[in-house]
Amino acid sequence: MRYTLSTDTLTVTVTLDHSIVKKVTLREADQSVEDVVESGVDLLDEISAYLNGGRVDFSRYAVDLEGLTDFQRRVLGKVRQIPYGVVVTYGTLARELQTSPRAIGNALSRNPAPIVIPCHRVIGKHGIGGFTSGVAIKEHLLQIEGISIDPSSNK
DNA sequence: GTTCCGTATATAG
DNA sequence: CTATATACGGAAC
Repeated sequence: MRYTLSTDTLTVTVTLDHSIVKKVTLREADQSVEDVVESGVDLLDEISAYLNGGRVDFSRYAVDLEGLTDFQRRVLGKVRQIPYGVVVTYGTLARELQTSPRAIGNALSRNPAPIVIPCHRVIGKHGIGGFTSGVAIKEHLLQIEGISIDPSSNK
């Protein structure tokens, strides 16, 4: 089943297969439509709470990692352990997993479920780093968690 | 501040 | 297998 949820700045689409999270996509909200949140689905309610500033932990939700490599799963698994409001750098994760910072970014770009797997908490040593659905959204998510990135954002 | 390599992983040819 | 592309980092200008 597919659900959509919007705030004033962000639109989130979640695809569920029973209780397994298949996919989460993010886009900047088109000011035209405000979708009504269909309640009764735990994950949607929690995402909604999260977007409104709630300190939500999504690590209990199962995400379908079918089609991803073992390496990508290891990286995403590590990212799921990053607590709310905390950021780590690509380089730090790379050291922990005995790989290179670029390989970390590479793996994160395949994250099928942003927010649920909080890849926005991984940033560069010098700047905010990248984000598949747009760095602006990454910034927004971090801001929700009370994190502001240094003005020195290199690209 | 820039530019240029080294690095690990993924993908295309 | 070789070449190319990265959501990086660090060294060198």
